[in-house]
Amino acid sequence: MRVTLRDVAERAGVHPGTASRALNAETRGLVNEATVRRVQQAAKALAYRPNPMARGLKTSRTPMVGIVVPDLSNPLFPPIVRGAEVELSRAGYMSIIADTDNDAAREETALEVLRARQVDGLLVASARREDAAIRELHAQGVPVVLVNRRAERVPLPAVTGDDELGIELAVRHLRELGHSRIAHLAGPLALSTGLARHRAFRHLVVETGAHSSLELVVKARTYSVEEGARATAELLDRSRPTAIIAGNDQLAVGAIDALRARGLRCPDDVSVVGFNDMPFVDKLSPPLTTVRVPHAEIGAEAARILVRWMTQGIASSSTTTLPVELVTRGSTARAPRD
Amino acid sequence: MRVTLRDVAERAGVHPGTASRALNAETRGLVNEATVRRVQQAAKALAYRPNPMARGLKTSRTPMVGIVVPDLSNPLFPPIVRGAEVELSRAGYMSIIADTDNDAAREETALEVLRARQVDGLLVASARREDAAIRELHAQGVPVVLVNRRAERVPLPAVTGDDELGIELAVRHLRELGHSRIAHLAGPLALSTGLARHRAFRHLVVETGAHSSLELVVKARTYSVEEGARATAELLDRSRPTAIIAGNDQLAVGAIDALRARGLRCPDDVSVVGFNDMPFVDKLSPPLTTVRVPHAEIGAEAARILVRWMTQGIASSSTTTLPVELVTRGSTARAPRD
DNA sequence: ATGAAAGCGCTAACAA
DNA sequence: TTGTTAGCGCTTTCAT
Repeated sequence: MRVTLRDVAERAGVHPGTASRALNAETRGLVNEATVRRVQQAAKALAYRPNPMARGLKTSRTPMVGIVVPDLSNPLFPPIVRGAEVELSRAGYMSIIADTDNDAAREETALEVLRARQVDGLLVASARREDAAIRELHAQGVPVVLVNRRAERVPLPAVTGDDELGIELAVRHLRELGHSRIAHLAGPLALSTGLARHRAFRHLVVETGAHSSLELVVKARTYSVEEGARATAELLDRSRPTAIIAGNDQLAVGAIDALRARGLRCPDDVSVVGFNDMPFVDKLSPPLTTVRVPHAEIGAEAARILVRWMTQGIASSSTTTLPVELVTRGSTARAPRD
Repeated sequence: MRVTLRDVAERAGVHPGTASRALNAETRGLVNEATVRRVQQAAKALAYRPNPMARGLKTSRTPMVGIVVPDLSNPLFPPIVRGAEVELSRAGYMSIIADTDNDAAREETALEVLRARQVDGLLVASARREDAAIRELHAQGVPVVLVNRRAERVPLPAVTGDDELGIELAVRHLRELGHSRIAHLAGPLALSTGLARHRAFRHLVVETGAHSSLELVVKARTYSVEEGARATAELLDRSRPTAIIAGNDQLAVGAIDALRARGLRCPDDVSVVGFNDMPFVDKLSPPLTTVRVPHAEIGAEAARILVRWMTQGIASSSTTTLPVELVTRGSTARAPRD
C-alpha cells in the first residue's frame, strides 16, 4: 500500500505529529535537529509522498490553481500558460487548465468546477469586459488575477500588454512610411484588448487631426481569420486605406486574404500590421509586421501576483502593463503614390 | 463556512450517511424515493458542493487525470488536449496538463507529481520509444494511455495517427507528380513518430526498388524549424532531391527556408511535404502540402480508452491507429525536367 | 521537544 | 430503508 506519515513516524521512532512537524518547513523549527534528520531519512528511505488530499482536507487548501483560457488552440495562450506554470510550480502550485471555447456559459461552468475542486486561486485569461462570473468570483473573495484581458468595474489585479503603446508604435511606423489613410480592423469590443486598441487608434488619429477616420474603422466580431477577411471586405467596399492595423494577428491574416481576393497586393498596395506576434507569422507571405507582446512574461507576472495573494494575502488590485514592441517585417512598406 | 453534507442531512432530517447515499448516483437505489427528493432539495437549497478532497481521501480516487505533453506551444498538442478534455469531462473527469518541455527528466518529475496528486489515470503524449518513466508507470499498474506517440516494450494502449499511411500517401503523390529523387527529412528516431515515418519511407523506397536512397535520408535531431533547416542544408550538400518528405510540419518549414537560402524554389525546384497539418501551414508561402492527422480525434479516443480502464478496469493494451489523409497544397508540383 | 487526541468531510461496512 | 460507526492521512491544538 501507500506509504503514510505513520509509516515514516514508526520507522523514525517518533509520533506522527512529530514527523509531520519535522517534514514541514514552517514547523521544523519546533523539532529537535537530530529528530528532523531521522524523520527525513525515514521519509526518504520509504519514498514517502504526503497525501495532498488528506492535507487539503485538514488545511482546506490545495496546492492548485486554475488557469482559464478562452481557446488553447490559439497560439497566443500556450506561452501565457507556460509562463504562469513555471512560476506557479516554483511556488509549489500545480495548475489546472480549463478551456472555455470562447463561450461565456462555459466560462461560468469552468469557474464553478474549478472552485468546487477547491483551487486556491485562479488565473483568468478569458475575461470579457463585462463578466458576471468574474465579478461573482471577486465578490466571493477568491484570489483571482486577470491575464492578458481586463474586466471592467472589478478591482481585480490584471496583467496585460500595453495595447495603447502597441497601436501607437504601429501608427507611427506607418506614418513614417508615408501612410495617411490608415484603417483599423478592430477586434471584438466586448474584450478589453479589442476596445483598448480601438480606442488608442481613434485617439491617435483624432489627436493628430489626420481626418475623420470613422469610415476607416471596421469591427470584427471575433478574433478569427474568417472574420478578419469578412470585415476587411466590408472596409474595402467603402474606403480605400493604404494601410490596415488589425486588432490581432488572426485578423491581419484574414485582412491579407481579403486584399488578395480583391487583387490588391500586400504590402505594395496596402500595408498590414498585426498584433501579438504569434508563432509562424514570420513565415507568412508576406511575413507579418506585428506588435510583439511578451506573453510568457505576462503569464509569469500574473502568477507571481497570484502567489503573493494566496500565500501572503496581499491582494493588490493594481493593474500591470508590460511593454510591447513593434516587429517590422514584410507586410508593411512605403505608401503607394496615387 | 462551507456547506457540508451534515448541513444537508440536518436540513433534510436524515443522517449524513443517508444523505450521502441519496446524493450519489450509484447508491441512490438504496434510498427511499421521497427521502432522495428531500435530500436533493436540501442540497440544492444550500447550494451544497461535495468536498472532493474529503471524498478522495475516503475513496482514494480523484476525478482527475493528468495529461502530459512535450510542449504545449507546439500547435499539434492543443487539439489533442482539447479532444481528450471533452471526453474526459463528459465522464466527470477534470484534467491536469503538464508540459515536459521535451525533457526526459521533466517528464519524470511531472509524472511523479501527478501521481502524488493521486490522479486516477494518465494520458501521455510525451513518450519516447524507450521511456523508463512510462515503463515504471506500467509496472505500477497505473491506468495510462499513450497518445500520438508510442513506447516500445510496454504493453500500454496507444492511440496514434497512421504514420505509415501518411508516408505512403506522400510518396505516391510525389511519384504521380513524376518525382524520382525523393528525400526524407526524418524526425528524431527516439520518438515513435520519427522512427515509424522513417521506416515507412525506407520500406516504400526499397520495396519499389527505386534506388539506394540512403543518401536521400537526413536525420533531424529535434522537431524544430531550425533543425529542419540545418538538416536540409546537410542533405543538399550531398544530394540533389526533387522532393523532400519531412518528418513533420516544423521540419518542412525549415526545409523550405534552407532551400530558399540556396536559391532553390519550392515547389519549382524542390517539392516539400509536411506531416500533421498544423494551423496556418495553409497560409505559408507556398502553402504546405502535408499529411493531416486527426489530432482531436486521437485525443478523444485515447480519453475514451482511459475512462474505460479507470471505471471498468478494462485495460486493453491494444494499439489504435487513426487514418490520415494527404492535403495537397502549393508546396508540391511536378518534378522539374533536367 | 514530543506525545496525545481530535477532527477536516466524506463513504462504506455493518447493524438495526 | 436508514442509522451507527469507523476511518481515509494529515495537521494542530493542548498537554506533558
